[in-house]
Amino acid sequence: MAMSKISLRECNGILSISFFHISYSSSSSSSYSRSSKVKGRIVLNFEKLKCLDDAVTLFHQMVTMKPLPCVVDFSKLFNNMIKMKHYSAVLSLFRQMQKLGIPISDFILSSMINSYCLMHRADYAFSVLPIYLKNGVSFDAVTFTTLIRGLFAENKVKDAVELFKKLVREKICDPDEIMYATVMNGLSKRGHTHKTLSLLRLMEQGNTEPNIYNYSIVIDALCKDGNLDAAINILNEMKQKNIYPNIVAYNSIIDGLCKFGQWEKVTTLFSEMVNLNMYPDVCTFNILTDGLCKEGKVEDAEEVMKHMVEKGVEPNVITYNVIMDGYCLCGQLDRARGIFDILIDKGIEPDIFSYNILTDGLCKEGKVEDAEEVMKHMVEKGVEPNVITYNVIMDGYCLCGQLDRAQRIFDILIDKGIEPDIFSYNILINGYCKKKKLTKAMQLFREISHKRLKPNIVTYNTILQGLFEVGRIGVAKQLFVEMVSTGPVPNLSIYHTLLDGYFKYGLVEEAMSLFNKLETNKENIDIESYNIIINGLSKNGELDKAHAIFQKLSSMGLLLDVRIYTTMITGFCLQGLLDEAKDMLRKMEENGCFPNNVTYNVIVRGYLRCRKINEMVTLMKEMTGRGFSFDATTAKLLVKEISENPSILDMIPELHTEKKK
DNA sequence: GTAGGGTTAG
Repeated sequence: MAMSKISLRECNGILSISFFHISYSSSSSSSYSRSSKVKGRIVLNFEKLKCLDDAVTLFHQMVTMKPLPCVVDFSKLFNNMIKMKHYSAVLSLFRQMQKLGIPISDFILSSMINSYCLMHRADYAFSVLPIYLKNGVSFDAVTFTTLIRGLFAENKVKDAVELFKKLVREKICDPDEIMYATVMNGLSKRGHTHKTLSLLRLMEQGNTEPNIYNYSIVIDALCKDGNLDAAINILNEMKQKNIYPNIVAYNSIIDGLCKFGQWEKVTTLFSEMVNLNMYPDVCTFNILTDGLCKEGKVEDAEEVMKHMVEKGVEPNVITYNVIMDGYCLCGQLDRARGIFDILIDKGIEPDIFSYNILTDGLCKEGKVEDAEEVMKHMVEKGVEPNVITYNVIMDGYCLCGQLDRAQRIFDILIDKGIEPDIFSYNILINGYCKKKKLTKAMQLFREISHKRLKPNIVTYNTILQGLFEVGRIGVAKQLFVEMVSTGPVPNLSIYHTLLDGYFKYGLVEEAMSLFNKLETNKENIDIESYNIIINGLSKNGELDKAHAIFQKLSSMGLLLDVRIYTTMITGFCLQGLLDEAKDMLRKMEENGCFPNNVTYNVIVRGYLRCRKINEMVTLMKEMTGRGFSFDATTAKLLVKEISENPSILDMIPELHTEKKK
């Protein structure tokens, strides 16, 4: 190898690597290639390292070389190992380097911090800081940005922000755009959009001009909140400052517009992008595809996929997953499987999402055993099921009432050493509640706090519903008190559960006293709350009160929906007030609210119970004319009434013809 | 024109 061909400019790094390569490759039988020819000279290509063994072997070769490779080569090696996720190996090699007295650099040290952080050990990452001091390496923005990111990754938001503030306050290091972006991203991803925006404004006032990243983070946060106008305003603000938004900013906004159903604006943004010579990428198309799938337009989504291929943008695993999920959502399991097969045909590796989507689709259709087959298959393919996989299957078994199997899945999850999350508990607790096994449900509920988890609103709501279902009202009340003092802030669904529960057991006064408390703050209450109240009062013989409340709703500016009309109609039917019920049916339609299947079935049952068969037949014709039909409850009641009074049959000619057919 | 920290999709 002609060493002299390497110019002096390329000293140090390349020189030593080339030198190293020559001595190494001649003595190595390794099958992988670590070198490539660039402009006639051989340079080492660290990216060709395939596995941990390769990296470790290389390291040991490097440390025995004379002269030693320069610190840049060690740095490259370590960062390639980090890319391969061998964090602890990096740390161990670093320690060997220290023992051997090989010089280190700021680059090497920040990679050590990064390794600890990526292992979710930010606490250990801080122990690297004294090594800087000992070696006379000064701290820089990278040092702390890496630490801040590590803290966020462990959800230690306060610590991260505190560190950032300390750096600024004590002038330990000047934050740059990247450090700001890291803090902003950490905050925005945890819902602190306002603080994220404040940091952007702080940058604008201070010495650090925000760049495209800082703006993009804010835009994305606003979009995730559905604040699309604000996001578009920021986009325009950027343009005015001659900071040109890139595809990422546009993708964020398009995603927001799709998720919040503003499809016309999607088109506008799309053409705006193309006019700026910014062409939609795979991410843009995936956003569109997902938006369409979530609206149930899976075939349109497939068209988008065709379109992107025509435009030279290759669909990736996310594209296929989105479409699979789309088909699962509308119950077209066969098509979802078809997409999975195409994915395999195309040579794209399915990932954990692909398998979880299929598993979930199967479970939702009650095919839990097939879902278990998928789980076996993924293990064979080297994709380890995660907590979501297990949760989906547990939920599947709960949904079809096979609680023992659900419990078995939970036990396997624990055996595998996978940490159950709050969803796992909620699913299983819900399963036990539905089977009215409240003792076991409560036992699981208590277990949550021992697992470094916290019961959330859903947990409380599930347990409360379960307790009311079996009539353990005292325990339910206790649990609510406990929730108010130590749990999440009760929301409307919790109050709905309480109100519904009280009415169910005739505790009208308690329900009304809670309702009156809620009503003092109108934000606490919605149409569904009134629905529960009207239903509860009607069922407890207080139809007049129910009707009075119903009548004041419109004047309160609430838009009455089909459910609340149906509840009121049910109340009338319960008291045999069929004329009032029928009047209400007409009135709702006049008000632009059309009765549905439930509404008609309720009135039909009302007539049937009062043996007003002629009226019932008239209504039946109306409902069938509108494409509605009897539901199971009505059919059952009809059969019962006929068996008691066969002459009914003669009054319903339609049933005769049905019978003859 | 050597190496470390930041933004979008399931």
